[in-house]
Amino acid sequence: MKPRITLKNIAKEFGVSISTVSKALKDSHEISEETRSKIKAFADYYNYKPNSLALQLRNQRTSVIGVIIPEIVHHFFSTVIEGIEKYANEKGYSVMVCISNESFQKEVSNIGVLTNGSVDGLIVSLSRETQELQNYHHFEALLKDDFPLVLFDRIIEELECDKVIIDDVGGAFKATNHLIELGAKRIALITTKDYVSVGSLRKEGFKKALKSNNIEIDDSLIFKIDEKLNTYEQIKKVLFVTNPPDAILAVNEIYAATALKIAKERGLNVPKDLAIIGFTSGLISEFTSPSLSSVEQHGFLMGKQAAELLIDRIETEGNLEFQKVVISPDLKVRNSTQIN
Amino acid sequence: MKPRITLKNIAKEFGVSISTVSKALKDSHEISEETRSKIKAFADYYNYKPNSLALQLRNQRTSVIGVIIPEIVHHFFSTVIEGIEKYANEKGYSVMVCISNESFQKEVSNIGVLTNGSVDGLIVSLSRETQELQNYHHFEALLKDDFPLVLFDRIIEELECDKVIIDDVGGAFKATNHLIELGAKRIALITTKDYVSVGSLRKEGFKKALKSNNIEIDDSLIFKIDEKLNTYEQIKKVLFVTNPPDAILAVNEIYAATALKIAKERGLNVPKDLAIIGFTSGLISEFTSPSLSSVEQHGFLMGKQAAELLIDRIETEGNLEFQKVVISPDLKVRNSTQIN
DNA sequence: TACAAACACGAAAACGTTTGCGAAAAATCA
DNA sequence: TGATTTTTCGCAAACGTTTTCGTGTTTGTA
Repeated sequence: MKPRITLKNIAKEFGVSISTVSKALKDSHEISEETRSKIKAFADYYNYKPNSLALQLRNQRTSVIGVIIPEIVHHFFSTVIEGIEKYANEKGYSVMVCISNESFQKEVSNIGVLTNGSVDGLIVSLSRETQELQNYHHFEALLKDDFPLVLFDRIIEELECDKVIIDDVGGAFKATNHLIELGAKRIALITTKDYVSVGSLRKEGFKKALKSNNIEIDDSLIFKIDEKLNTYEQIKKVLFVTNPPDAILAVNEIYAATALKIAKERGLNVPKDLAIIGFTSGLISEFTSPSLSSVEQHGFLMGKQAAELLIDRIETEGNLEFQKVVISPDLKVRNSTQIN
Repeated sequence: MKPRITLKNIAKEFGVSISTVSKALKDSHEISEETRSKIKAFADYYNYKPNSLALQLRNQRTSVIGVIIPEIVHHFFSTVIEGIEKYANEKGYSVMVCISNESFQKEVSNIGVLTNGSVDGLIVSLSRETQELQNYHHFEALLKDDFPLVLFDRIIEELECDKVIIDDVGGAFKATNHLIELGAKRIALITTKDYVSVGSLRKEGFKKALKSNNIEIDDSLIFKIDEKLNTYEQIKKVLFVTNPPDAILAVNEIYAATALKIAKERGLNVPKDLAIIGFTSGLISEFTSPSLSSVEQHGFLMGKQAAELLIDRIETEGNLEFQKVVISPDLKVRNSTQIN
């Protein structure tokens, strides 16, 4: 790569000092009109652009925000990134993305890389392993130095920082109520292991809805999928039983779509024999048949909010109170819960 | 945010010079064992990490690679990023992601931001608008300065730089042949406007397969979807005609899934009345019923290859020849083209 | 003519790091 | 003891930029 042109180069060219060039390019009145135009023409011709590293070092700010997510090939997370990127860009920031790949180690090392001065702040959603281990030292160290940090979706409740989450309890509550209104009596829940925060919150909303409708909670209808094992086989057990459920709430799109697939293989009519509703994060729900009803998660908004919180914190000196933004999910009713 | 600890701080603490501290932390033999351990203990305690901006400025390299993609909420592109990120990380690089949002202007400004010294090289897939306008000045300017650049998927054939693409012609050829082997006589192609390079390449493969099977090409069976209009309505015209096709090749997953949906609405039996095959980029194909056969695109591999080419170029001094890596797609036969 | 004001520019510090080289102090040798 | 080597450390430059302050020259005014 050819070396980029610098102020020094230009200065030498005209036999003036570096400061003169710098001022000329900024249209300072200190520099004569003549010198100014000469220098600007030259700089323009050689396409001079100030080296951003030098600027960042001098200004002690990078205008970059770091994002660490568990996966990127994931409709929800990529939508969040889109929201972050859009808002950040409008505010003059760039986005640096790292992927923890659900690994604690990778998350720690990502944080290490990003907080060496290359970003002004961090937006993070926890890796599954971190949630499992409940080891949050790397975040605590950050907060000790008042490093700007926003957690989203998979958060740490106890940590004192900005957070943005979905009202998972409310979403599951709405969805479950919807199933009950349809006449469901035996509703199965397909969820994750308890350490996944969103999973346990949605379970909470599910139970809450049952209680408020005076339906007894049957623990044998709650299935916790182990992501390390085969999803399909585990979900099969939900339906291939003697007394199968008449409705299913699944905590994500894949579980819902898989349940639908298995139901059809079993010859069940959805939604007549079995109503299904999931939490959407992708496009699958629209294209299955019947299309799947779901709780919409507003990932874009979530990203935007996270970026907004972070940039506010970066740009505000003095101490801001920590905020927790809660986004209300909406029910998108499609054919898997619609009888007509 | 609390100011981070620097060499200067440590130096002052012990009344030594900055260079002594720097050398001590690097275990230089120039510094006495005693001073070394004192300084290292102190630095360790205060969690000293060298400011990466300063290092980047001094070393004239950032170990960051920039990526510009048209969208991120897109299974294929996010998969490519995953591939890039993984390989880059192994090589000690971080990834900065910008989204052009299919806009020429945004692409240009993204390049402007990233090439101010914040990245060592760039991996780009063109925005739709750029392809439409065929304005490549921003890339030409980069190459004039030998700036490391890798184009992938949506590339500029004439540009002298590294490229990695899928064998789109071959993929469409395979898929079309597959349909013909199934007995299809009237195969419709649902593709994009011609300026989208992958669309026209896949069209080429489609035609090639027809020719090699002595099937006449019927232009009325080639449908070019305008992304700015309603996709569903446009695809409807493929099937709601007097003499409908008996097979469809769609150049992406959404088109294929939409065609399947419409076919079922029309009461057609897929695959008996109508066979459908698409190009996969997501999970939809697996969950439709019948599941959709498709051409698999190997996005992860593509990303890895792109990162490999770029990093080779960054790290090799002297001139390397430009490479064009072509990835062969595979046919994944599912139920939409399987009669049994 | 003398003095002030306006103008045009340069020097230097600062951001945080690395590193070659010089130099003082300590240790070794004759 | 005097000379030489080794140990231990500091100086300064370099990366590229911005900005404050200083300085020399020119112009204007009394």
